[in-house]
Amino acid sequence: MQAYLIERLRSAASRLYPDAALPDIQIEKPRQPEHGDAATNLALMLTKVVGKPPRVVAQELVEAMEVDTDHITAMEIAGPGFINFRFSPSWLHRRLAAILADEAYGRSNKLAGKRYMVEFVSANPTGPLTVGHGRNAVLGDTIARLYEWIGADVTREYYFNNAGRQMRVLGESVHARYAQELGLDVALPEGGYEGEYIADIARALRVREGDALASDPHDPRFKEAAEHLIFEDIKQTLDRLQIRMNTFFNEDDLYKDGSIESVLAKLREKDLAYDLDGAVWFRTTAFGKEKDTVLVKSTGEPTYRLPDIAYHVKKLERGFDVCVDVFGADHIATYPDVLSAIDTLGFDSKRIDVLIYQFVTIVKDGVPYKMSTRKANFITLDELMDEVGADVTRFFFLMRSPGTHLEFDIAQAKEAGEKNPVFYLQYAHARIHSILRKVESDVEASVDLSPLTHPSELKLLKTLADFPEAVLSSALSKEPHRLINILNEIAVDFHRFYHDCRILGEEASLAAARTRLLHGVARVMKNGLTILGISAPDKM
RNA sequence: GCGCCCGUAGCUCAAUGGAUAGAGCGUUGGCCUCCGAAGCCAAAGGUUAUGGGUUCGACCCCCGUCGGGCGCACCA
Repeated sequence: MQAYLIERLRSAASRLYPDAALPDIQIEKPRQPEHGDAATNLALMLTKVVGKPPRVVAQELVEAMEVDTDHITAMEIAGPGFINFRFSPSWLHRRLAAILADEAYGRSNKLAGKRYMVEFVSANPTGPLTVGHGRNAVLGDTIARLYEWIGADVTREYYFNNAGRQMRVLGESVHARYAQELGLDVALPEGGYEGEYIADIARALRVREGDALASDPHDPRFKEAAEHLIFEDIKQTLDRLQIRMNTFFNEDDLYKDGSIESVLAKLREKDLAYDLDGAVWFRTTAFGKEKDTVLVKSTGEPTYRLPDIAYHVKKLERGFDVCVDVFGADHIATYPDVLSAIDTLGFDSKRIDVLIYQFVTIVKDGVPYKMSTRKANFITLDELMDEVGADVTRFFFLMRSPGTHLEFDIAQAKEAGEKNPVFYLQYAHARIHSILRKVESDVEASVDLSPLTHPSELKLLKTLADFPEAVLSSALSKEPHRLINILNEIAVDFHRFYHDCRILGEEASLAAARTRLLHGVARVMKNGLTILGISAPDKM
């Protein structure tokens, strides 16, 4: 419909004002129902170009536009010069037929042929995933799903580092617990990991390797066992959240294959890296920063920045058209350096797309719950899912714009009823199936849909028609909450329809058309929830 | 001190530069003899932190101020 209106408007405007440069024509959905089903501000935008008052321009456009009643039944000029359009019921009926004919309604091919990588989670294997990782994981996966729905070939990648200082401390922490299990008086190392899971790992190691390892805190088996078991745990948690990674990328491979050295050499060639005080520095002042930063410490160990650059080069070399990074707000200051480096190394940093999300505050018993990692007092994602389930967990991480701070109220999330918006969506889907079980639901696909004329039916049809556009804009803006917004609107419209319109007891042709409408609503709700990674139950 | 993000109803949050700023929770009052009341309807609640600017039009863009978050290590 948008494309149709834009084409008709452009045609009318170019005939009326052949000399004027036409602006981009925008079609919007008015907030007030009395303003019609679609509106354009074209007349307002043209007023300066053609030198006439906006309402006059609007009048001329309306008179010059050639629309057919199969699409548009009315055009009105309103307010300062908006043109409002009303969709014809027959167009809405054809839309419903299209929904019913397409199981994957909402899919598009906008990004067909494009290879996307979404890199997310990327937590080092030092402990179980916490609710802090949850927003990252769920956002990343949902954005990947959205890109798939608009046609992209998507790879989900988990990037990790199992070689750094933190991993060393992890191994030592396991050693300490292992020795303590044997009754030895060994203290946890400075800054060691206090969580109970460390002792679990130590016990598992004892079972497998026996009791002879206590003498050497740096026996590689401590670290290896920890890494292995923690990764198993992380994968299981992700699995519960309906998240399947395609690839795991080990930072260490960048050293092994020479990427690190090669990037460093190229930066030196461009005079963006230099030696000072035994360290190698990155000339970030060349990109407008106040200070240069260290790439390689005087110990010879690179900081995280160098592998980050090498990793992104690698991703682009691997042939991805666009690489999405999902980062928490703490990374906000560091990625611009990486992008600058990417550009100077001859790649287009526009192919790196960074999504920054704000942190999560957990509210428990009405008060913010303070968490510190490494100490024992964090809430793991698994514990959260034990409390509220995977669907609710995903939904709560998605329901707010990534850019705003998210308050996750466990009490509200646990409430199975009216306080919980995810149940509202699932309930709509379940209720439809409940009705379909009660009525003659096996209606021929060719049934006449024209009996659908009630205002509640038409409103519902209009919202369903918006769904593909909502998927598209949600994907391109990387804002899954927009999809939730439209699913919520569909649910509202459906409940209203349910209240106003019945099927049992209605005349046969009307009942059949309404049954088809229910099938269409169920399909759209299900597709929407599927994109969000949330189940669409037939019964609750 | 510098950089990035955020300030919208009592609370949690929506709103491509458009028309009368919307939902949920909470509060108040209605609706099940009837396809699922996990639902529906209604009321109350706002100077969009604040002061300027840009324009036909600003919650949205620009500048200042105040308040909150996160960064500003030869930590990752």
